[in-house]
Amino acid sequence: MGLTVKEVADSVGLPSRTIRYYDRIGLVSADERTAAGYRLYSPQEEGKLRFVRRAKALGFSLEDIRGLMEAAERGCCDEVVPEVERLLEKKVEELDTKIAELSAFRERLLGYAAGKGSGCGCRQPGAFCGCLDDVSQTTVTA
Amino acid sequence: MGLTVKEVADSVGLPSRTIRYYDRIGLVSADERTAAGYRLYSPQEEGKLRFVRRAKALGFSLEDIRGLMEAAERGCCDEVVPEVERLLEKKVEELDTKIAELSAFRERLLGYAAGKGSGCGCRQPGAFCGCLDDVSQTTVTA
DNA sequence: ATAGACGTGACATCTGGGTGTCAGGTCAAG
DNA sequence: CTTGACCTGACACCCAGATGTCACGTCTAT
Repeated sequence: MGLTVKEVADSVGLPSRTIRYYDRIGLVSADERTAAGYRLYSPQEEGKLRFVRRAKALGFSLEDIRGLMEAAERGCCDEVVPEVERLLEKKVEELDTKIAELSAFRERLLGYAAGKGSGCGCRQPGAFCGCLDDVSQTTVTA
Repeated sequence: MGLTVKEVADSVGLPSRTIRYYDRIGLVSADERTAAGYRLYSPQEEGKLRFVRRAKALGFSLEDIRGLMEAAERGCCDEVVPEVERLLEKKVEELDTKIAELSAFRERLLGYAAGKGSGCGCRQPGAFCGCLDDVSQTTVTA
């Protein structure tokens, strides 16, 4: 027993095609099959797929996710949680940095926009004038 | 006159290969060439390339960047700034959302980690136990 | 005049995360 | 017993954003 691809797909909210793809790449495999070769998914595998979907939505790569699931295979939550934590920490930092840079960029732009006629006011259509060159000096990591 | 590919590449910090690629896809083209067909870049084009590099580092796609530069072609800063602003606004929002979700996910994980033995404590290696299923319930946009 | 660094276009290949499309097998309902 | 929905694997193709590799042209120094 267990769910067919379509059933589990509908249940977790992924196309069956994608589920089969995850099986193929060894991310989440249905280890049971009917006599006819149809995949059968246990509730546990359904849980994994659900986890994959969520983690993917959070921006983790399938490789990240694979790592997390391997950690889970090794020893359940007590081992997995710190691992997940570490990855999340990294993601959060990345995003913090990026968001700070974007905000800085935006501030600069607002400065230019506010100082119309004073700051730039170059009036050189087609020139891709210095003001943007200048904005593009914003220091950026990565 | 103007800089050769290599010179402008070194100046803006992109591989010459990539500069030629940008030319090929019509993102930043050297509109001057030597008799031998060598690309020559004006300071203006250098500025564009620098802008591309920065914008790329901020996470904009080449298509976004193309749009921004087309706006610049149309009418300089007064027209471009609001356009850039709009795109940045969108990016910042996206990142804000994502960061909030990651933080929520993290909070949940910390909860599990803190409640060792109480919350989960399932001790089922290889089971990919319910605790992560549960964490994966976190509501996520996209 | 020849080596070596650089230039050119053209075409193929890569990564990640799938999707399109075949050709054929299975299964439940009418 | 046929129809239609589903299943299977295999292979090709898509996207962005490059990069690898060819084969050949050019330029500068010695």
